[in-house]
Parts: sequence; C-alpha cells; structure tokens
Amino acid sequence: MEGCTNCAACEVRGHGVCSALADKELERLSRAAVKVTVPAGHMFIEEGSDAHDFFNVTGGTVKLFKSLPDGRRQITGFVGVGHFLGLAVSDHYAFGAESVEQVQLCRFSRTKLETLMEEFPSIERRLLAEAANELVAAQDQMLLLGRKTAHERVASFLYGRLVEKYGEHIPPVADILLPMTRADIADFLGLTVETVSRTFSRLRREHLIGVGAGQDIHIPSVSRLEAIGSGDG
Amino acid sequence: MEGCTNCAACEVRGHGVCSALADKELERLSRAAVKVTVPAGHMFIEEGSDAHDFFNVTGGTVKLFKSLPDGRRQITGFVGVGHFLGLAVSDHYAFGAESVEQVQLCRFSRTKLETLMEEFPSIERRLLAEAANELVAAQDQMLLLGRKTAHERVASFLYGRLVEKYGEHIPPVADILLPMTRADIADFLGLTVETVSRTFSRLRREHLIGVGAGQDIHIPSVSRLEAIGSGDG
DNA sequence: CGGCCGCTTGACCTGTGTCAAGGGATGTGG
DNA sequence: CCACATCCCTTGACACAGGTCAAGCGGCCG
Repeated sequence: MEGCTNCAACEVRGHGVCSALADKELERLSRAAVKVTVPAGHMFIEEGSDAHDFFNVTGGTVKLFKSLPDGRRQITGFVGVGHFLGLAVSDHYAFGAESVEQVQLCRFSRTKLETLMEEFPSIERRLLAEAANELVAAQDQMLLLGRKTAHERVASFLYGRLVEKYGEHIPPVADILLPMTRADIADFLGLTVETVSRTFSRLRREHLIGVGAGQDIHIPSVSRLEAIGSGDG
Repeated sequence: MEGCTNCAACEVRGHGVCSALADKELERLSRAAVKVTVPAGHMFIEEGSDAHDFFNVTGGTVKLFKSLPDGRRQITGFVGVGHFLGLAVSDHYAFGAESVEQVQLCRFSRTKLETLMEEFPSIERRLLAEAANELVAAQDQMLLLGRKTAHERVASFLYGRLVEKYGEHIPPVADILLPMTRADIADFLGLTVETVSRTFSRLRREHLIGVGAGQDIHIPSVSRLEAIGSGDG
C-alpha cells in the first residue's frame, strides 16, 4: 500500500509540509506517504503508545488531548486541513488524537520522514515554522485556561474558529459550522458541558451569537466577539 | 560590542543551540552573539514589541508571560540555563519576558541567526527539537490549567522544578530553592497568591513538603508528590 | 525607625461544578 | 410506521473550590 499516493495531485498540496517541496521532490515524498481515512469519533493515536508515524491532515477535523488517570480530559487543540500532527513526540506519543468528523490523513513513518528531512532541509524549516505557530497557539490557550472567564473562553473559542475558517480576512459578519460537540468544547476550554451550554445561551441572550441547528453559529459582530474574547468585554 | 563573545569557553557550551555545533562552527556563532546581564525583576522583552532578537539563557531564571488588557497575567513558563527563547515569534514577540533573578543571556539578531541556520542546518534541527520539547511542556500545562485542582497544580509545579533541577535522575528525597515569588507561582498555575499560599500550608500539614526560609522546599517523598501532581493523589 | 514587600491566615462571596430532570433529533427493531 | 433507546443539548437547584477583601507579621533597606 505504501508509495501509491499521488502527492502532486493532493488536495492539500500548497498546505502543510508538502508546500515546502518542489514538484520533483514531491515524488520522493509520495513513496513515503500513505493516505488513510478515519471515520468520525475514532481514536487513531492512543496517548502513550509507541510513536511510529507522523500525520498530515488532508480532510476533516481532529482533536488532540491529554488525560488524567481518573478520566479528566483536556483537549489541547483542534487541528484542521493542512496541519501537521506528531511534533510533540519522543518515543511515545505525548497525546491522544481522535477524529471529530470523518478525516483524511496522510501518514509517514517517522524514520522515513527523518531521512527525507536530511535530504530536503526545507521540510525541516517548514516544520520549525509550524512548531512556532503551535507554540503561539499553546501560549494563547494557557492564557485562556489560566485567566479567562467562561464568557471570555467561549467568545475566544468562536473567534478562533473564525480564524481557522477565514485566515486573516475575517468578514465583519460571519457564520461557522462547529463539527465538535459541546463536550469537546468543554474539554478544550477547561469547563463543563453545562457551563458551555449556559454560556452559549447567555451569548444568544446578549445577541452576540445566533444559534441555528445547534452546530450552526451566526456571528452578527465579529469585532464585538473578539473584544470579549480578549478581555475587553 | 558585537562579536567579542567567546562561545567555545561559554559555561553553557553543551546546552541549547550551541551544543548543535562543532568547535570550529562556534567561532562563527561568536561573531553573531552578544552576552547580556539583566538584573532581577527586569523586563527585557515586552509583549507585542518588534522581535529583533533571539536569546539563549546562560545563567539565572526567566519568566515568560502573556497578559490581558486589564492586567490579568499568565506565566507560560519559567526557563532556565541552556534554554532558547524566542521561538514563538512572528514579527512581534507574542509574549513578554522578565528576569526572576539576575540573568545572563546570549543575544543573537534574528537575521544573523537565520543566515547561520542556512549555513548550519544542525542549528535548525536543534531548534526543532527544542520546539517539540516546549510543545510537550505546553500541553502538560494546558492539562494542568484546564483540569487539575489547586492541590494537584502546586504538586505538579514542585515536581516540575525537580525535573528542571535534576533531569531524569531525581533522588527519592530532594530539596529545591524556588527563585520566584508566590505571585509568580500563582500566575503560572492560574491561581491567586492566597490560594498558592494556602496550598503550600496544606502540603506542609500533610507532610508532603517542608518549607524552610520561604524559598527553600524540602520534599521527603518525591514519588508521593509526583503521584498527587499527576492526579493519582 | 518607618515604609515597603512578600507571605500567611481568616471570613465571606461567587463563578463554576455537580446532580438531576427533561426535550429534540436520530436510529433501530418489531 | 410506531415504540423505544440513545445521544446531545439545555435548564434548574444546590454545593463548593477557589477568589476577594482585609488584617497582621516578619524581613529588608533607606
């Protein structure tokens, strides 16, 4: 099965690790990559298991998490198309990963990726840039978890979803479809399901969001939401 | 002042970025590096300011933090000797940095470090490894901030200090000297000064720690402390 | 000596967690 | 096509961990 992927025709060519490579280098990458489809709600990296592979997300949304022995869980990030997955790694994965919806992945063996990095230093540079971005996001999340109120956390979260969807160019009025459940959001924001639900209701009462069919969120004023999320509420 | 540093004789040769280089390559590094001494309690990176430089800590302890407009603050990490500082950076620093005690720094300009990376890919590899470690630490901290109790947070923190001091080989009975104030610890753990103080008192009552002259902590059973910090308490 | 700073402790308050109930959507088997 | 179960979400009543406010102590320094 290995080696039969066509990276040049990949839908995420231009994103993630792949964007670091010229077309001819991609051919080499193809031999190391395997495309995988994971159904919704399936754990494909178990916390603490042997770290054989790295992944690149080519479709859908993945949640990364860490757990305590009694089952308390913290989702450390939701990662979408184009993102790389497996940096925070020694011999064992330091985190678990589960698909939020159906997900497509591009899988590389660690050893193969390492030899590829030797050959193409641009991959390494690309990974360093990605790691730096993840660090910035992690620091933002620490500020959120350590110092923000529930109201601010949910507003930050929704704004973050807008950044994920639109990048730099977020329109002043926007909509999002949240693929994750309230429980996932709670585990991401360090809250309980009940508090997340109550906070959505409060934001609705305050006309800061409109909630459609549960997963559909309308945001009439992005700037107002962003202000609340960053503590200027 | 630039270029007069002797990296080969540096006390942290063997740590951090420098350990990635052979002796002869170090000479090149010397020309790009400047040694700086910062007095205790001095902010040397302001959140959001232009990111001109990278730093390597060669003495003392530094706190990194992010703040909200109303003054709430989250310390994202304490970094000690050998650690690199400035990864989570775009054009502007995404965080502030302040010395906890007197600190020695090795400063590089961003542009010079970038040309050095071109020349010596081993630096890049080294930075990627460092970034991966920081990511793991950040994920642990998110779990702490999102899901642990005050009791568990303080125990985790003390255990973390032991790891910083002893590396892999932590003795079963140990001592630490904490250079940071209770307020710093509170801002790191997402608590208030009062709660940190009360929790230290509780740990003392439980004979899990012995508190000397305020900054001196004796830990009679490291394994017990570690168990509490990781939620097995 | 006086002022400041860091730390601790007490009394009280509140935001969020816990527990419990119920409703809507979806799926399944009879 | 209709029970019936399951899952996700919401809401209410109440509890509690940790925050807030206030007081006091000891050490350090000018």
